Amino acid sequence: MDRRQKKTRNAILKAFGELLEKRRYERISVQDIIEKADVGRSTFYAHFETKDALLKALCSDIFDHIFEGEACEYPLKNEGLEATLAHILWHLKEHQTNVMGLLASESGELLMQYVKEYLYLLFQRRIKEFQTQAPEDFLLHHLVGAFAATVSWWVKRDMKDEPALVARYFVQVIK
Amino acid sequence: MDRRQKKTRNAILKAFGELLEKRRYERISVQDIIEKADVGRSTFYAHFETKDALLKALCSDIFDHIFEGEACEYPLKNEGLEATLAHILWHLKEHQTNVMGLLASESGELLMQYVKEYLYLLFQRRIKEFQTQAPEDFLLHHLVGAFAATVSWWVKRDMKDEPALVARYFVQVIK
DNA sequence: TCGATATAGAACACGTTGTACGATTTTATT
DNA sequence: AATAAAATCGTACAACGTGTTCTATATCGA
Repeated sequence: MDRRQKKTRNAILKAFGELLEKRRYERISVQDIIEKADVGRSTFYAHFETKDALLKALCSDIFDHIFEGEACEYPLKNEGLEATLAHILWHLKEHQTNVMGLLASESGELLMQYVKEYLYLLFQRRIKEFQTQAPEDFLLHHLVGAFAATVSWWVKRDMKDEPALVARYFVQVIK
Repeated sequence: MDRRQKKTRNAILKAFGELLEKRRYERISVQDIIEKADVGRSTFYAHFETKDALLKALCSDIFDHIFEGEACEYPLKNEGLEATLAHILWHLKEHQTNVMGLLASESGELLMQYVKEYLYLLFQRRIKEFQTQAPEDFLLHHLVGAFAATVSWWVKRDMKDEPALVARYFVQVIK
């Protein structure tokens, strides 16, 4: 890929991320983005069809990386749930600069929707570990909603609790 | 209150509700609303300062009524959690025409945020009933997130399950 | 009936989105 | 170094959305 393309793309994503930490998504204009990224208007639209597409790209950039280990690699497949969740929290904390500001901001709920999509995949692969009389379908939604709430709670506390401890809280409550 | 005011206010809320079932909030313009409500532009702004204020008013109109019984009245105060939650689900189903379309639509997540605000109040008053080693604060967020997920799941299934059964599923999983 | 008030409707200023296009700069290749 | 291809710039533009202001008209409550 052309050097210029990478540079432009990164400049846009970086500017957008920084703006998202301060304002919520709906209140950020393309004008704001291109000014901060120092990029021409037509250049922006050459890279991203719409503002929504840009948001999607940003989320993929961040969360694909964070969740790929848990969702794909074999070595972790046999790990316990608590350890897996702790891992995810640890990854989130590792990218604190990118993630915490975003999830704690007014745009947080919007980004959390993307996080949930990954959580569905994650819990779906482990759903068999739970025994309950409720339908599997119900359980899956329950777990995703509850863990998303856990992440929100943790982020609101500036991620100051240890990932392992937070994961333990979660497992304790659902058992 | 003036007859005209009531009529206009109701026409706007009704039109807005119907539009929300078909499009998501961001894609509904004031123009769309006043055309459907058959109301002048300046009249709209005489009633609602902004589109966001209209959304808030709609949510209050619907959810205040649904949650008031659980949140305020004394007789229910001593009821069990499962029964209380079943009551809420039953109320939601009673207003199916208003609620289900909205929560199932693309705007669902937005409205669910308002629902969560009520859920925080509700669970806060009952938080003592739970025993766990996790912090109370954590537990509260967990319960709200999980029950919101329960409602979403139920709405997606067209509320076809009995409220009492859904409430039991929830209580079973969190115990 | 009559004064007060709600509404209709149009015009307006302003910001945002997404497109179009020619001029300019940078890149990869020879 | 020369060249063709491609990315970028920047401006202009049309279409749309928001919220305000104003006047004339219709409706209300007393």
